[in-house]
Amino acid sequence: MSDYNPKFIEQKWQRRWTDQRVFEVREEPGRPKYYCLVMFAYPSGHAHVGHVRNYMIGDVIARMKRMRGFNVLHPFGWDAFGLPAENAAIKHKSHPEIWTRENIAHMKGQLQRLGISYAWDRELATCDASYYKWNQWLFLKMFERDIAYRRRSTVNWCPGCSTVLANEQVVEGGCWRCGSVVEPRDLEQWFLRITQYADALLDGIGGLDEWPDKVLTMQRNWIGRSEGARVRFSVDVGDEGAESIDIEVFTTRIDTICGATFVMLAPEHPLVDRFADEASDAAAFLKRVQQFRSQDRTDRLTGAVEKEGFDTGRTAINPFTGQSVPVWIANFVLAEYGTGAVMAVPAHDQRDFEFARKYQLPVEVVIQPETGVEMIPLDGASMEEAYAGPGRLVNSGEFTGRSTEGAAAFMALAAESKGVGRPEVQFRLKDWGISRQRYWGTPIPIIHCDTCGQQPVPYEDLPVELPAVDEFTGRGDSPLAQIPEFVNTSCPSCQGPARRETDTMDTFVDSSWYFYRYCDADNETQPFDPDRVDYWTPVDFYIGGVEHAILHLIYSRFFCKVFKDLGQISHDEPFTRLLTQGMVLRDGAVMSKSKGNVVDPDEMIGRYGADALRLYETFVAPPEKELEWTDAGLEGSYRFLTRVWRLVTAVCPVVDQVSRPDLATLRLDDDHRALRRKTHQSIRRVSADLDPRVHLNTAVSALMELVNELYLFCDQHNLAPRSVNRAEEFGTVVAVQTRAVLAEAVDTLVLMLAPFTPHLSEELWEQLGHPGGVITADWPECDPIVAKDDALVVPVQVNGKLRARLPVASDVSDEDLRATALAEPSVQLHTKGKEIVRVVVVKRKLVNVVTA
RNA sequence: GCCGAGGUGGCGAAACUGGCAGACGCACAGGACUUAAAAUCCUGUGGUCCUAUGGACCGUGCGGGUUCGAUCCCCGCCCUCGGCACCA
Repeated sequence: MSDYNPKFIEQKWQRRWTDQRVFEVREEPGRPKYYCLVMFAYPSGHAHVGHVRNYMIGDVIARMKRMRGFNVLHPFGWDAFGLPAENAAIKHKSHPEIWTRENIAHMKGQLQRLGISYAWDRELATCDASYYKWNQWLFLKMFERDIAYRRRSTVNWCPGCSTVLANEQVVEGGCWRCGSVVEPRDLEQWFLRITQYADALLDGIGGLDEWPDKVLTMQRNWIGRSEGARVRFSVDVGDEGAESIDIEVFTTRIDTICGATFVMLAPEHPLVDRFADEASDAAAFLKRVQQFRSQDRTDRLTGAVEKEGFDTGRTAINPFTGQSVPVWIANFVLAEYGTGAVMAVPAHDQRDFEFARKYQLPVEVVIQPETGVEMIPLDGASMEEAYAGPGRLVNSGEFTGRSTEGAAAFMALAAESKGVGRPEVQFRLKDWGISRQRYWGTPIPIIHCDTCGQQPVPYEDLPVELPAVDEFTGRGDSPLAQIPEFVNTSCPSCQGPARRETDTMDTFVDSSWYFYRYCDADNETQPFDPDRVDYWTPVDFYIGGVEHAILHLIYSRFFCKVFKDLGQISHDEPFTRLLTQGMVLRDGAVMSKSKGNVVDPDEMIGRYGADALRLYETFVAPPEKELEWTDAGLEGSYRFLTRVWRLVTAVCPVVDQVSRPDLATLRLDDDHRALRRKTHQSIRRVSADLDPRVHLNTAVSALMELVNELYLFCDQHNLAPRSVNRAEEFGTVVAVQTRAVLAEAVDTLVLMLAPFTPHLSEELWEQLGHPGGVITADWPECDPIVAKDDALVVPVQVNGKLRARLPVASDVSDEDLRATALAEPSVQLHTKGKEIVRVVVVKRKLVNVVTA
């Protein structure tokens, strides 16, 4: 018996799997498919044990499904574009591609040493022109359908680096690299019209019943659907006959409109400049507006600045009351939400209330609560906070007396028939700005021509490849804009001189459809063959970090709907089931290079082997929970594997190498039957824990119990491994029954361990004399008759407190159970002198004796 | 503030449909083996108490409730984590 040597067996089997290409798959119509997907990786350099937890969970599921007869697609690839590569290039005076390819090579090696069963033949990297070509193709399709469009918008500009920063790169208002204060700057930007799908994305959430609630809630909030009304307030223009001006407001509480005592505009509202021009002291007016506009953007968005405003001196007509109300400018009104203007109802909105009190504006109560402890009517002069709850309308003209229930919808329609407004739905979701003034991304395939305007690059000219660049300085505009050979081109329409678009796409574009590309990764004529994608998709199981709950998972759902509209796919949602795995912590903190608490998988593989690492990360906590890393825990998992190794290798000479005795024909003793029962109960438990529950940790527990049971069994039968030296001595004379049940148990153990510890299982499976790898073996079947307990232990309670445990036959009748329980001495002791009013008997499960 | 998830031994956790709380592992303690140690194997391990090979009581964040019976369901509160947050 040799020692467990993970290094040797892991290399042996990894080589064999690769040579035999066992994880490569093709469509097999008629065979059930299973698409198991883990979020692809950003090639940042080195994967740590936190990153790879995700991959291990996916691998357990993929391997288990494979053994259960599914045609399993389990691919991997690289989210290879993005800023860190460009920054590394600037720092090392190198090229982003060099850094990226090196990192991919290193990380791929790390994953391969973990023995993950990827179909590497489908590997893709988004920085491959063969991939991003299809980003461009899709962009053009979207451009044709007006889903992709260009408009001016405000971006973060770093004056120190003379470049645009992504929102994530602005740290507390400053540039993450040089610390300069970031300025807003207006630029022409490309957008994808995701808002066109806002309702579809929201409605689709209802069908995602195998996604975590947490993620669905986050998506709902992110989309932020809000039903209300758009209402027009006409501004007093003074002179009769002067052109009228309207302020449109969006409100969800049009039922309170009769209490609207003023109107507020965002400082960026288009009317503000005009009002300033027309003001008596235009300069002072404008100065105050500028003050608001220059307030820190994020502070304004998060409400960190104090609510302030000033009177424009203008008035507008409340279309429901006909009253003239002042128009104010307020710093907390957001230009980018709704219409950039709101009606203020101080009595029924807390923000408006505070604002009104601060500037002594009138507070007009139009809703009176109908329930509540104190039924004192609200009074605008004395109330101390706004009342936003339900009630009955007062001082609301023809609407007075209505309940707030349904009033908003009714009054929105009333506004429409009056011609002063209409019902409207607003979304928090914004169109997706995809322009990046960066090099290391997909070039946007558009040509700007002075005579023809924006022209799409013809499909046959795709891909627009990234041009070679000698040195990355990080200075100046978009790197592509500095390359005349790239920029200068001819117009595809008029052949005149024209300029290429120099923005590249947000990398979230790359990751929004990579899972379709896996299905047909080397297609050169289209993004993918719809038939091949139709076979594999939707993704059955998707595993990744919860940090992608919003962006990536909404963008992918959006792309899915676009692809469907393009006729490329047939399903509505890309991911049937989603699991968000917990992070791996060390010393209570998320692993990160900067904290210096990362654990390198290679180091752990070197010490304990990949199988121990895989087992540890799947056993120690449920997949969706955080995992606190401990070296001792990993060592425990390693110990378990050595225990399995000793057990199986010691039992090998005992169990028949060539054929297994037929259990059906053998008469078994009680202890043989007990081991079989444990074996089959373990099959039932592990199978259910893995699928559909994905409770990997309890599945491992069940396997540990089976091993413990096997050790006890071997001890009772004077067998290895406990009585090591006696193994050889008695090995050949072991009773056939013992050999048979042992063989079954050990085979089962090795099979069910295979998803977790594939190398160890392969090696032991081979040593047990089985031809063909464990990968191609079938998952064991539970025989319910064998698994059935033939004796039960039924707990007996008196008044809900456990007083006895009764060993009874498994087919015991309720009457017998009741009688046996009542006869039990401890039950009699606790019921002595009391009247028994009831005896609850739960069939085969429990007896509860209730006394008066 | 709103929404979501959670709170169980010294620690990670388990308990699937309201039915024996703490499976499995870590740590710790005792024992076997050994010249010794490591490794391995075995045993024990929620708390308090007692007349102690047995037994009593308490125990799943806190307080109530429903129920024969509650970690699980209901009401109120506390705490932790995550998300959203001046969205009109």
